[in-house]
Amino acid sequence: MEDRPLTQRQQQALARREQLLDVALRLFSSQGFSATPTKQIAKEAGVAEGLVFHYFPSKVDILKALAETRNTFAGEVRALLDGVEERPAREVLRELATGWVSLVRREGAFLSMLLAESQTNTELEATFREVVGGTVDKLAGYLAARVVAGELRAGLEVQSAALIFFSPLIVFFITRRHLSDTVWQGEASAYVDEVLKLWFAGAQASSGGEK
Amino acid sequence: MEDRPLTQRQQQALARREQLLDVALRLFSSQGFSATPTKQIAKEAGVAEGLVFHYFPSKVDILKALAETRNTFAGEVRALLDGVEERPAREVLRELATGWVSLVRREGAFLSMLLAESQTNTELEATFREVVGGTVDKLAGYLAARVVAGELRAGLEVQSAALIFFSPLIVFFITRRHLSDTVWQGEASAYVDEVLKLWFAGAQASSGGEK
DNA sequence: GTCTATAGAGGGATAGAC
DNA sequence: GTCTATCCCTCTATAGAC
Repeated sequence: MEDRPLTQRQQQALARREQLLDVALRLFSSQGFSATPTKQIAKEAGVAEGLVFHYFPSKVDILKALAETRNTFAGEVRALLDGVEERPAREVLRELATGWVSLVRREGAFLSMLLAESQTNTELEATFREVVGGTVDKLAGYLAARVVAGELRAGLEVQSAALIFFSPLIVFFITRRHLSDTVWQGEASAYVDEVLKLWFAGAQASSGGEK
Repeated sequence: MEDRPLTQRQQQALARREQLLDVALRLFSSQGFSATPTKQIAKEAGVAEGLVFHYFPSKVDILKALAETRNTFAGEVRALLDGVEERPAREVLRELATGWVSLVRREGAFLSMLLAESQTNTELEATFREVVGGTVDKLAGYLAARVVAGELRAGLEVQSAALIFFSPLIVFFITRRHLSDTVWQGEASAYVDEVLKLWFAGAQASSGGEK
């Protein structure tokens, strides 16, 4: 991985790739994955269809790239959880929950599309699963650190605990996506409080909640 | 709403309506909603296509009717929770979880289709929300009874607790739907154990988990 | 001169129209 | 059932950056 300055052509290629991702993100989000032909992506980007396949092996790979890089779902969670092992879970999980709630508010269309398409497309189902799984793994790692720190109770199954923490947020997103911004904010805030309260009741140390 | 006996024609109409719902349920589940033309529904029911639209204003309304009446998701949960207020939550919630897990295994195709379709169809989104909401309400009612009985801790927010109990099951269904029956059984069983354990740690009485 | 970003024609499969 | 249109993708050719 050398880091020498990029040539003009390499910069152009990188920019083109990003541009295609931009266009695809917009089109996929608004009209769905399978309803968006690669030809349209090319046309709106002002290039030939063949070029799309120069940058991406197949159409699903465009979506995979989006899910991995643009989809801030995984990315932002990772960012939020990097280097916070020392901070208390009470704080971090609240930030995570509110951050995630506002994130899906912004990028809901993409997530919704991925959710819908993953019901009928096997490959996308795997992608969706990986996005969720990766996020949960990351959270589980953080929880393990907090167990060691003594904030969360020893013996906590961090993998399950992480999934149980995230699931209500996902379901909230699915069932409240239609709400107006104002109502969404209010409901989300109250809901996040409840989730945190109940989750910590079961997970925190010195609660005696075991068995 | 009078209750006078139905005329023969009214009975016939009711039976026809039910028959169309039967056929539609089977076809929607096996090949998807949008992939099923109304013509096929009519054909397999042995009637003309126009008759379908005599009983249902639009194709979507067929699905709405199915989600409200045939959908065993809401129905079976209701059946499981009726008249069990006296039984301990430890037992009932386990039955509920395992029952639900095997239910979505059987009827996953229909639920999955409804989930996917509700992402793009506003009307179905509302339907889906009502199904989930109604189920959660029912569970919340049972939890409230167990709080009164002293099994669950006083002050438990039953509505949130119900949603937090169900969400991991829904997410499990979404992310594990692809598994083979054998693997599904194993994973589901272990997962249900974990969900119950963590949920009860936060919800049961005498755990001191409050604050 | 070599490499590569790009254009564009066309093939094989398939979904939808008729 | 047939036919058409479309879709994903492959392949070749070229112009211009290196």
